[in-house]
Amino acid sequence: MKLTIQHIAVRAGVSKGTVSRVLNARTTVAESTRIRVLAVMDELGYRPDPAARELSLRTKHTLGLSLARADRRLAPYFVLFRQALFRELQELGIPVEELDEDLASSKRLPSAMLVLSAEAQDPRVEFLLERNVPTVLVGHHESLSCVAPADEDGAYQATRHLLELGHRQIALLSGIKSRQGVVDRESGFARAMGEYGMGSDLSGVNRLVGNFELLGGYRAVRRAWEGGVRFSALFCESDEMAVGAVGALEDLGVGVPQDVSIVGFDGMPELPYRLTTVAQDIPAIARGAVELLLEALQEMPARRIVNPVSLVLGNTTAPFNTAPLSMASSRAS
Amino acid sequence: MKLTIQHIAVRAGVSKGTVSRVLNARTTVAESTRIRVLAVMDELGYRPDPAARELSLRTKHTLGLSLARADRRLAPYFVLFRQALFRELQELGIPVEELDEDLASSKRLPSAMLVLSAEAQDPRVEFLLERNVPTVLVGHHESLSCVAPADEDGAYQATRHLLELGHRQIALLSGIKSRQGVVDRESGFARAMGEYGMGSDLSGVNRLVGNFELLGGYRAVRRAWEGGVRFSALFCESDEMAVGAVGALEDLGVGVPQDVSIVGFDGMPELPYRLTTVAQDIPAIARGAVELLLEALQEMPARRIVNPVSLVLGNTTAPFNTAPLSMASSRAS
DNA sequence: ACTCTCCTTGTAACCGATTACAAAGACATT
DNA sequence: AATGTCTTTGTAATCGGTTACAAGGAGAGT
Repeated sequence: MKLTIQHIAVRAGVSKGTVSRVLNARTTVAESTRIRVLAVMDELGYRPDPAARELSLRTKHTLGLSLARADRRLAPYFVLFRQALFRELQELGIPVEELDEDLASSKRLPSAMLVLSAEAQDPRVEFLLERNVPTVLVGHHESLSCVAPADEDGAYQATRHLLELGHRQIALLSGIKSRQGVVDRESGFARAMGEYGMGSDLSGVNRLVGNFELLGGYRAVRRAWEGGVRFSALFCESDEMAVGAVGALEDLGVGVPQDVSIVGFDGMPELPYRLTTVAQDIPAIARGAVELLLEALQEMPARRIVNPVSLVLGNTTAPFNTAPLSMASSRAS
Repeated sequence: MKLTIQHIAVRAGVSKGTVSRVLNARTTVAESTRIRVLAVMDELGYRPDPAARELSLRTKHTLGLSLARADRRLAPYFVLFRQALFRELQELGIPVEELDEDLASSKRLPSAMLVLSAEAQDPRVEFLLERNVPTVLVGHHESLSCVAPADEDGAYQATRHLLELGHRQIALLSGIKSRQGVVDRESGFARAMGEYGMGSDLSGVNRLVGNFELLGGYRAVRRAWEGGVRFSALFCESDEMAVGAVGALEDLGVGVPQDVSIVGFDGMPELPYRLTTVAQDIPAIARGAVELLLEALQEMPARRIVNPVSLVLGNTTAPFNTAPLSMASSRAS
């Protein structure tokens, strides 16, 4: 038997109507009864039936999700995130609607929005702010609620790990993109380098540029190495690029991790080998996003959740190897 | 004002109950009134309210969607497909639930399933068949309803296009995978080759093997070319691999399309350049899948929909160039 | 003490479907 | 013609909420 508003009403000694009013907070309810009703709901673990509510309100209360167009290609991460998010929302009975990047084209806006991977000055965010739609970002923003992984800390840990292994020639494989998270990853990198006296301005660091994708990582590394750029360790701003980097070095006959150590960022599952990487807890980020959304719907003040990350040691990092054989000549495979 | 069962009832001169019975086909309704009611519904464009139905039936009628785990990485195509599917279902008011690959782990199975990219003997399909869940595949199956693009025909057209341009040394970049669609693409390729007297057993054809991804295409092509394999045209079994192939040739200093022509398969949007490819109409496939699902729910016999594809000419194919300069030496970039 | 507000709460209609139950008809049987 | 059976259809209750309306009760003002 399903738990209904009626049960709550009886248990709290009030009528259905009052319980509903507590639920919707649109009308005033005496503070004392409000508390009592809430206590009963909490005690019994009550969750309103979305179908009934929808029917009665004749307006669907959906959550909108908008990914940036570019994200189609940053696929693995976003696919995982969406999966985790959908699972979470389903459990709570909140229907989701996925919108085009062009939000203006959807006739009716959902009652709340979750925007993924917004870059600085994202037009979608401006649009939503103007229309006063409660919005939460996975990313960074001045005034809106955000969830983000601990980018700076993760990069710091990863870099420190490389430094502790004795590496000094550490290159950076970055992904351009003007996202705040990326900036943070670089500053974490720089902080660790600074602590080891490598100069935190990154002036002595080789910077390779990919595009966060497999092939981008591959080509950047291959091109650099063929161009004579050398390093004993590489910090990659995404796992995808790290996998590409490993492939490139493999094709060039450079051993990983004997000759070059590699760390990635993201913690993607199911890679063909165990990559040393900074793992994000994607389900936790999704949960955080939902939590913030529910808060935003109740007009609670915006806040930021920073999700901890953890360094996962795999087989792609090893202590610095003085004068490795294969570093002398870079023979193409 | 929303169109309800009541309007239909009045207009058809019957009661609400009867209209509902027509809708649910669980009870008998006189054939004549059935037809009349259906006509009115059709005329007014009536769609039952999912919320009301759900509330009344106190059982959610969801559609389950299951992608294969591997598909996370075949991202662009599947992301597009899911997007199209969700859009279609939303319009019809059918809620979707995305399931793990491990279907057995979900407590309650949805009332119908759509399975993507099933390979031969997919355990998920066996599982669903055993439990008698109406199921539709995007792919191929003996006894279940399926939607699939015209793989054979598309590959035939693409290959024929290359042959008509004068190419004779045509290589095949395939993606392993034991899916029927892939087999069909190869047989379309073989048929065209046969028609031009190239032997439809593909014995004289260089076969490169990727994994449907960007990097897989890149490495396969690069490795083959560096190993001395030559061709003036390349038929790729996916756009992703085609893009990788173009990148590899570019890095090798081989001109596309001056030296080598390339065609892809899928019709992905938003590539950095106009790839000649076999375009699938992904939204149409999604629509087809939904159509079949609705049929399956009404226990109509299974059937197969083959979705037409079209050859889209881009900038990556050109007439065969006798004795091209850059084919003499393959200088690495 | 008596109104007059204002705040809180109960009552009951309603959202758009489904379905048990019963009534009405059609048709066959005796 | 009366009775019985079967099919088709209308009626009304129900699903789990929301909310307009009205009633009850507590203070405030005179």
